[in-house]
Amino acid sequence: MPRTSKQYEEIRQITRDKIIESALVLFAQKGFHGTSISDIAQNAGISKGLAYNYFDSKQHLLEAIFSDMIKMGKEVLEGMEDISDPYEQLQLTIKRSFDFVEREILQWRLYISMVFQVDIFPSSLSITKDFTGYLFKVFEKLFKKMGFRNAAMEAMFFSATVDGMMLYYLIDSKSFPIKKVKQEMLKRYSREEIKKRKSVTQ
Amino acid sequence: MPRTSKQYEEIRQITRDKIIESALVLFAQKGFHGTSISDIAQNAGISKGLAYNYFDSKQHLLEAIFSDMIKMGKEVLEGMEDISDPYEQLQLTIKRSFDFVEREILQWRLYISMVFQVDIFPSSLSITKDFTGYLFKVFEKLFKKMGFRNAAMEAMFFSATVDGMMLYYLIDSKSFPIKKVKQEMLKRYSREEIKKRKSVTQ
Amino acid sequence: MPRTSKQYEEIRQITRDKIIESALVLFAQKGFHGTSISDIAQNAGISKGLAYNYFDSKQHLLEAIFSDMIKMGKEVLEGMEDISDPYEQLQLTIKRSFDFVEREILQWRLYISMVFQVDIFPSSLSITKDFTGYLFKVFEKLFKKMGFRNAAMEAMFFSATVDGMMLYYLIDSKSFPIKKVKQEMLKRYSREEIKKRKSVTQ
Amino acid sequence: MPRTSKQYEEIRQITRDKIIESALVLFAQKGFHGTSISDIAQNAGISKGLAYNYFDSKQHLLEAIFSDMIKMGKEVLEGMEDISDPYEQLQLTIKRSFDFVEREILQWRLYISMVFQVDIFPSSLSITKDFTGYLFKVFEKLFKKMGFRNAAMEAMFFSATVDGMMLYYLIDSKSFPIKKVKQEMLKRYSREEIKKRKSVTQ
DNA sequence: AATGAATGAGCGTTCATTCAT
DNA sequence: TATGAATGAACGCTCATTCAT
Repeated sequence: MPRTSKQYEEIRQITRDKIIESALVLFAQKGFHGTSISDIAQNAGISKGLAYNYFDSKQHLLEAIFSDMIKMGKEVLEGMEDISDPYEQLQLTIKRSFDFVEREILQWRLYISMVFQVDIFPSSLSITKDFTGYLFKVFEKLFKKMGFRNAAMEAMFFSATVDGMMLYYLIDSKSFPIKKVKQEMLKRYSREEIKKRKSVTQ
Repeated sequence: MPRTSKQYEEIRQITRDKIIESALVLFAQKGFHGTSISDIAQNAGISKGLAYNYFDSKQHLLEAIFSDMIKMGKEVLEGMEDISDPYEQLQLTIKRSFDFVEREILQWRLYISMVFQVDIFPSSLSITKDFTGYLFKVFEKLFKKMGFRNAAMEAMFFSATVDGMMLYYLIDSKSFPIKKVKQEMLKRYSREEIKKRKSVTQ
Repeated sequence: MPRTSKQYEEIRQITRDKIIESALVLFAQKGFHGTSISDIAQNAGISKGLAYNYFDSKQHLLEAIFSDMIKMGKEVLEGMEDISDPYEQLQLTIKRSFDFVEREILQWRLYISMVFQVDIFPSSLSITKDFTGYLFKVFEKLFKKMGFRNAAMEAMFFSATVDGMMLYYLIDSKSFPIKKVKQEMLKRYSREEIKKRKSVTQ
Repeated sequence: MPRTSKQYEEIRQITRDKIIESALVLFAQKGFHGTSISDIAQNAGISKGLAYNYFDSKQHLLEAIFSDMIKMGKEVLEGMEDISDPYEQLQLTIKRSFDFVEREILQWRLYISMVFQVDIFPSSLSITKDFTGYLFKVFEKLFKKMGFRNAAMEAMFFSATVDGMMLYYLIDSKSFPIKKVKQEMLKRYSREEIKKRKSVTQ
């Protein structure tokens, strides 16, 4: 007698997760081309063939991972616009961003490597442009609310600084003082500091 | 009449340069694994076999390119320490860095992709750590001279902002306003602005 | 209430037929190697595993189809030898053969392709030789009865012409005028025509 | 010092021929899907990879063979239309056709199997239709010249008989009496016999 | 210095078959 | 009886590398 479809679904979910997890780790560690389906299957404890029962191709597997990452990235900043106070919103953005990159360093590593390997996933670049473009808009609005005249430029400096720090963290997560940097970031972009800076530079 | 050894030397240099140039462009465009030796040879207008007359392996070719890039990066900031005025030194650093990334965008792209693809060039990461560590030291000394109490953190923010901007430029060189950003960067890190900021934040 | 064994038997027969029918259509359309067990199961509306409950292997399934075809082929010419008049017998043979190939074009297509793909069914060739050898004997006897001196050769020409026509029909069933050809065949191998021809050529 | 391009060309021609020959034999013996590139390479005494230096894919290799066959087929009947006497022309056609199939039995086997395996070479069927359609036209004209009222049907019977015989030869080349059949064919389609038959049937 | 034919290991992918349920 | 997850062998194909000339 066959299993119930619920049982089958559970099995599929578990195996799928194992594959995704293995692929994520290995892609991040050894690169997309440097990782074979055999590697992934072995790491996931399944046969090579089974991977194809779950993903049509290595490429599709990568894209599934990418989709998951984009979804996660969006969730991180979700609900942020409901906060009316821009200072508070900014603080939360910093906190969540740093926490996220610290928690999901592998995904980030993979993400960046994908953006810079046009050959393996051509649309990753344009998706990234769209996403950063969207973020700029959000930040711009935020800095406008704070009364910055050149809010767009301000938004760009803020983003660049955060992303620059993250880059350093990704390059050398062991020795980069991410917690201290996060604190400093929160301080520099606190209500008081921003106001002080604004008072002298505009 | 046989060629003189000097003529041979010249031919070798020209061919070597053609190979390096082709490899650089193709690696940056299609990735290391996505580029075959055939591609490179064809692009350079030579035979596959000849490439091995100049580089022991595809890996060695990559490493040669990497070395060249590091050397170029160092040259950019060379002679900077001779300038005694830290404000002036900082301005020059900004100018040269932005000019460099704008001029050599392919190299930068390739560089970043190499750092995040551990499989193709394991030591790229540690070399990068060394190089950024060295830069931090230089900048720290510089901000110390300016009288910053937490010069290390200041150096890190400066670097992160610059590198964040460069990241954006690499991701979307067409629409990123690199010249405006460079100007703004020069302004924000000008003697006057730094002093103003220091007066209110320390 | 458990099903009776007769009911089980019926279910088995129905499922078996569905599998055979699906396999036949797909093998004929996409070839033996081009058709997977998954395809067949899906087309038959059953699971992959169940197919193995009915046929030990893909090969056995093919052989079952082949056996069915041979059986059908024999049925077509069955009871023919009871007809004492060779002219009448020949006319009936022509009718039945043309009707059969027209009705079961898929089977014929598959049959021919199997004969010429030694790899997928080694014995198909020898079975075919046996069958055509048997037919030659029948036809030879028939033409002998008609008084042909070289009845064997006559039989061979008759068979070859029929099979040649069928070949054309299989190659292009849409535009081949099978009905007209059948009528012409019946005419050329009618009592009158045969006698006329015999009178001038022997 | 590299070889001259003439030397290279010779090497390529020899190797290409070895591959084609091996592929032809194996495809005909074991079918397209039943023959692996490894098989072909081994049979040709080369490495697997080298085959791809000569043919883009297994499919392309098949198509190259197919093209060669079509070309040969056309050559066989070339120059036939220059002969003004239709009886003579028909005799020559029979001779050349039988000689050709006897000489190139492997090609014929493969050809037929390709026509009936739509999955491996879709256009083989339509190419065949075109070719047989062309032949019909030639034969129709020929029989018209002989004064047949229904020349089209006559052409079809002639073709069908020849192709039927060839089918038998392909199925069982060892025991099929091809030489005798050829002689009988020449006799039945000789000037005298044709005239005799025509006198009684029209 | 230069060529390109040749090798062979390795990868992505397919699919007949098995088996726990 | 019936399901579909799981296996593993085999195949088509690529490509870094070698080498005779």
